[in-house]
Amino acid sequence: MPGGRPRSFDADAALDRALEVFWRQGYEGTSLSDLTEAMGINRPSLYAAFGNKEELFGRVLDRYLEGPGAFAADALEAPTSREVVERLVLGAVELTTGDHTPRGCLSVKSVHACGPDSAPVRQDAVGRRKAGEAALRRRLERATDLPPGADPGVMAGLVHTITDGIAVQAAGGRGREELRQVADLALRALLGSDQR
Amino acid sequence: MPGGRPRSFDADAALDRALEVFWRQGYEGTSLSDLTEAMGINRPSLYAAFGNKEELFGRVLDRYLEGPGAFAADALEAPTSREVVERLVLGAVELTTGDHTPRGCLSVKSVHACGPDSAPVRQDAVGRRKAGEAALRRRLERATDLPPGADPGVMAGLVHTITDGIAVQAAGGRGREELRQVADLALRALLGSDQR
DNA sequence: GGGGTAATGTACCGATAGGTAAAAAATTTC
DNA sequence: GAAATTTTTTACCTATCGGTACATTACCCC
Repeated sequence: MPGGRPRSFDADAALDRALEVFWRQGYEGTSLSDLTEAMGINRPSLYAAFGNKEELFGRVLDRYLEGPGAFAADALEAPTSREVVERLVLGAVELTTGDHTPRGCLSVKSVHACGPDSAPVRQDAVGRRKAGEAALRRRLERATDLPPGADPGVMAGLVHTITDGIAVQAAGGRGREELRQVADLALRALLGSDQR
Repeated sequence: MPGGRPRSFDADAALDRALEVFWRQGYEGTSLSDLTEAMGINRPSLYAAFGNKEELFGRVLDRYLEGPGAFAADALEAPTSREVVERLVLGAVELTTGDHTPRGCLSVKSVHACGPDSAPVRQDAVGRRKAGEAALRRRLERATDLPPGADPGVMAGLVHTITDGIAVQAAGGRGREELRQVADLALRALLGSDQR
């Protein structure tokens, strides 16, 4: 029934190219020409396949969270809350200082796309961040290995504050090894230095 | 000798208006029309007084660091390293969640202006951040009240990671009171809960 | 091998970006 | 008051922004 000319590109591969550009240059710093060039398609193809720039960014953010950023959701399944926090913090270092990916975190960058035209994109990013933090809070509420009297909500807030800070530091040029030392110190301070 | 028509606006007041706009919308998200409207001057006056957008931003960043951001340099003069860290972290909360100023930190936002045209501005911001962190590291190296075996460089990196994270959280909408609780928890973890 | 259909390539749209030329206006010095 | 000087005003520049109209091409079905 459908017929029609088949598309000449792989949509997922094109999304990956778009992800690379948005991750490196941010939403506001990326033009449609940057995108079409990187994706290897022309403008009408982009619009037909992905909607406009804003919708494309939403698709890209999905892909980011399901791909490079998936460690954050996965970490919540660790058996102990200690391990959850460790995986989040150390994972943030690896994510934001990759050799083959841009420095920093796409989600953190998106929060800082604060021009008038970027409001929907920023709101979207903020919403997803809040959902992620709520999930961490619920995970910590369920934990039995927290220090007595610890507030899971505040604890979740601090963990996300630290991972956000790691992203900023990476975007600001701090290298992976240095950032690992910082992360280790943060974990020792947060969780104590004992083995379990 | 000089003569000439006197300028009809106060340059410092105009810089403050420009600061407000850049702080709220970021470098990339702010247009010259946004600036001239907020500053109450027209375009050629802006260029004559401040150079181009990039130079204006440099002047604004100076003013930010000497004004709202001055607490960070001042904190280094506290008598104990414990107090230095406290003033940095708590000061970051106040700075980024002010009722009459935009949410977040202009310096952290500038690191995330990562489009091709923003490279000089980003580099400038990164340079100033590194200088600030080097100053903190030197202050901690000189301290006598650090735990034995603590690495001042890594410690300085962690403190800046936390203040950066606070800025991201504020930009992402977390309120002042919540962020104070997060900061308090961070300080207890970093410095212990004892009184001195 | 023709229809129907959907993607492609080209060429364009109005709006806005950052930046400036040139004349008019306001001041000082003489 | 006239010359010199500096700012303001108005009008404009080119380049690029995000987005689209339209004709062409390549496929499926019959």
